Amino acid sequence: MPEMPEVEQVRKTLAPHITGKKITAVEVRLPRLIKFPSAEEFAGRLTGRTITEVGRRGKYLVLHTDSGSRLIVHLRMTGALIAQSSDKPEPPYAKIKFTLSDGVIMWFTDIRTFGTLYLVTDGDYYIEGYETLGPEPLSGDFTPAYLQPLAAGSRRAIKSFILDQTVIAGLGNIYADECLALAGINPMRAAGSLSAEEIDALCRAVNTVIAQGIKNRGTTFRDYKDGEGKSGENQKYLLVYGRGGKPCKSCGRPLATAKVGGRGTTYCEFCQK
DNA sequence: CTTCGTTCCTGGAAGC
DNA sequence: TGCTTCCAGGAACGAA
Repeated sequence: MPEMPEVEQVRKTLAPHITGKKITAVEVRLPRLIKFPSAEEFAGRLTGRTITEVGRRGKYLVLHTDSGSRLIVHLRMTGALIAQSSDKPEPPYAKIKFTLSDGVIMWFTDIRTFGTLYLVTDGDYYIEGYETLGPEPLSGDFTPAYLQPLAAGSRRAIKSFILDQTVIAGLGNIYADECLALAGINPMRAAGSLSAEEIDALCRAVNTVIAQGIKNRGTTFRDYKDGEGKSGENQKYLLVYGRGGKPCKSCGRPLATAKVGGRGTTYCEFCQK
């Protein structure tokens, strides 16, 4: 599942293949993926535009064009953007084809078709989830001083709290479990029950876990691939995610599984208090 | 206001 | 073996 480190890896691997290239054709095969404007307008407005910059915010990719418009893409669970030569066979589950000026094709592929794409020009559309994103991990805005007062009043489970994109931009189910494991905090604890020391440890854990995910080029558990169709390596270093029943890497006792906020959760009952 | 459950979708695994 | 059922999960949405 693409979370912040995976989306960052897609950004890095996509950018050299598409930056400075002109979009010469757009073929939308599943119009409902385009949330704004209509699929026809989306294709029409993008055709002839040059991609000037490939950015990211939270789990959103932001492709800037020379007209000032921005193509904003959320991969959700199984979406992927892959740049490859036009003489290569098209990838499976191809839903949108962006033909670029130099014989490169950028494919949007998606198995479960939850992905969303927007073309925003001069703020003509308000993407709720994008506009309300909280601070980025590893940024100067993400600090214990920011997190503490937000958590203070909250009775939500700390895992649900850190999964909330308006609190922190970019954490998903895998990294949320990893952060809480590293910080030694039980995922079911109420956010407001964390001490200042625990908030501090959690902030550090989020930064450590995300930095490690980026360094390892993302976590490939099922479907995630980067902008060149390659897998990541971070799955080899996970502390808890996907390891239910296996020994805790800290105390050796079997890891527990539970549902927290409707999400599958793995943690150590003994090391995470 | 906050918090929680449901929904979208497909493929793969588990169960009978 | 082959069918059915369940589960994976990001985030919008509606309900409590």
